Amino acid sequence: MERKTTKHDLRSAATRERLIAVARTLFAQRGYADVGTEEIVQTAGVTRGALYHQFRDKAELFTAVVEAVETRIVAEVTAALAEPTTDPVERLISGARAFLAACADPATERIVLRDAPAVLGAARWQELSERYGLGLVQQAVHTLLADGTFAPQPAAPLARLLLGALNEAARYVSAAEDPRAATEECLRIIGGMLDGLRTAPGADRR
Amino acid sequence: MERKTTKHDLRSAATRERLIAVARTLFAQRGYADVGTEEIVQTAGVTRGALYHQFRDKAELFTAVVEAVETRIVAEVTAALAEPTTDPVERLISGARAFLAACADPATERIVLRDAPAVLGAARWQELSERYGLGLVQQAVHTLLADGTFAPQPAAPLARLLLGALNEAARYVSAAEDPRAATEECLRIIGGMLDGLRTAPGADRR
DNA sequence: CTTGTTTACGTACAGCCTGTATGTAAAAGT
DNA sequence: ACTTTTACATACAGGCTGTACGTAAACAAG
Repeated sequence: MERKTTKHDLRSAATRERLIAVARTLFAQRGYADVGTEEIVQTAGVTRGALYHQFRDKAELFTAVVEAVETRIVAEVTAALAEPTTDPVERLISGARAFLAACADPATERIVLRDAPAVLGAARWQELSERYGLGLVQQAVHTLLADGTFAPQPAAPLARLLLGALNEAARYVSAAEDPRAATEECLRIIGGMLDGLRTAPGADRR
Repeated sequence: MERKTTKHDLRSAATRERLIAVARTLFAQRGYADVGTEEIVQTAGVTRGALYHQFRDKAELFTAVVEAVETRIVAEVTAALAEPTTDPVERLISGARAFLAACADPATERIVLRDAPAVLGAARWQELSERYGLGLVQQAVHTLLADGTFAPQPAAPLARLLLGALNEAARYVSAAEDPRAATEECLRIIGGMLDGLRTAPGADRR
């Protein structure tokens, strides 16, 4: 049975969003461990009671923050993937470019790439990764394997290794003095890596 | 002027090593955040006073643990690199195989790949990485660029992206139900990626 | 060998931070 | 109008880290 949105729900959602937004900026600046719940709720204009009513514990608030950031990233990447390109590999690369652009925000790097694995634990992190970034890569890899662009090989590890390279590229770019140039460097390298995975026309395969 | 090793030094080094060893197993089992200093010192048979005499804080003990694990990994990889191979790329791959074997120990994965980035922070982690794993990859990449096996391209990001893929491979292998098969899958993929980075004889380059 | 000093470690304490239990006012149901 | 539920505030307890201080053994000096 459908429940109509009541004033409680609106108020609740509002504070929830504010907590997530505040936590996002604070966690991005100083990391999960160095930001206490008291500072979060004070900045958000509520008390710890509100936080522990909305979220089971600090880690669950962090999880919500990670999901928000990941959602934003996936949105930007899918937007970049929307514009049609000729080469399917070129498509993947423009997706990678959008990913690196989204990670230019150091918040992304710190929250998603540094703290998330440690805070969420391997299982939850793996699960989240599959629902967002890894999911996109898996999809792309799957199409490239299906249309014969890539030589037949297991899709799961391929997607993970590509994502690993992409994540490291994000770290590299976010710390680079010239992010634009660093982005292009990384994309060229990734392009080369992808070339090696294509169905070899004349190249030697072991 | 040289100072001779005294009984103090021996005793000090002994407790230091025991603390590192105990912390290594405990951090590997339950992670940095979930292991208190009290449990560490009790298992090691000392008190917290000894810990805080040997290390400035808990993070510095953790740093020592990470260095120990990294040292071990580098030793195994360099051992694998010692046996001569024909193809220089083949050499890199056998190094990667040794790396994945060393990371089969879940302790490695949890300490070095999950907790270390969050606990040490980006700067110290980057620095440690360069002194150990990343250093090896950089060296390998440098030789492959120098002897013309790889097409000319910036070495620093290339090494980092390769290490990123290798680290992700380590996670994949350490979580796989059949680590041996997973290792070979990953090595095949990495081999393909490396092929794409070679000086293209007939392959198309953008 | 005795004495002063340093080293390595044990003990006790204080602060912080998380999570929980309880209270309260407004909104929702009846 | 009355009860119940929701959303949040307040107060409290436990744990954990880091530090200040105490102590006994080892080294150095005479």
